[in-house]
Amino acid sequence: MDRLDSLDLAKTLDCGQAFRFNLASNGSWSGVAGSRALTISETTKTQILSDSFWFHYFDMDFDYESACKELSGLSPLMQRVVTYSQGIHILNQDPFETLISFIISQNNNIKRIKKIVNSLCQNLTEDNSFPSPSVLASCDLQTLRSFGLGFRDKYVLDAATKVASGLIDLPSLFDASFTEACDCLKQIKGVGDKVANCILLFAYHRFESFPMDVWMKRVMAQCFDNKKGTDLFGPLAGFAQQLLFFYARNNELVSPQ
DNA sequence: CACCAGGTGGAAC
DNA sequence: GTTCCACATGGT
Repeated sequence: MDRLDSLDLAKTLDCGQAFRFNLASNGSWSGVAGSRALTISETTKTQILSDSFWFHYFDMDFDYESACKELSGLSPLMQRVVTYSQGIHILNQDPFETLISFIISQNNNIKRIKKIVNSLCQNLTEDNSFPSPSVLASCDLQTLRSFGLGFRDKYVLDAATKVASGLIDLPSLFDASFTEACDCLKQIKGVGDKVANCILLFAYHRFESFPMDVWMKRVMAQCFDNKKGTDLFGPLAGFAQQLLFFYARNNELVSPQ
């Protein structure tokens, strides 16, 4: 079975885990990951994914077919969710970019998150890549505020300063336990439980993560009797979360409040 | 005009 | 320990 079949670009790049990809009129997706620009479509993805960087970025190593099979067997609802969301892969994004992006995500909507992240990249780098920790750390609050960050300006500055100074060592978190990594990230102002879980899921591939935003709180309350994600879905919790998030946002699975 | 958005920090119980 | 609220900004 060809694992390329398990990847749906549109769902994966537009399900709210990455903020730098946009759909072109010809159906291809263009964006930047770290400092690498990419244009990819369903017809060119085979060739693109032969490159080891993009192969890893799109998480082609993971057995999504088995994961989907397992989750869809749990309940009729999960079967519908898997069918609807099938093709989503959890990306392996750059940790610093993911950290800053999800700090920006708090009390915000996806459209505006994308706008702000792109504003940072366009204004702070020459090649539209994601700003380095030191570049961001050297910005003053007024400059950051001008990019549309709002009250999150001080959080972004705190994150960039702690990473640039070495106080927070992002690569070392690949080897840390989940709770260790979580606690480390939460030293940063603006990083709470939800944002830490997003970073660990979308940059560190930690499937123990189960980010609880407003949508997931509705889903868990209305469909799963407020049980815990890890109890329901075990080692596939993070993946299940993303399938549910995508389904909930695009259907009338749950009602507000 | 209100209300919401992939929440969090900080103060007040 | 928990509960409450301000926080910038743009979209609906």
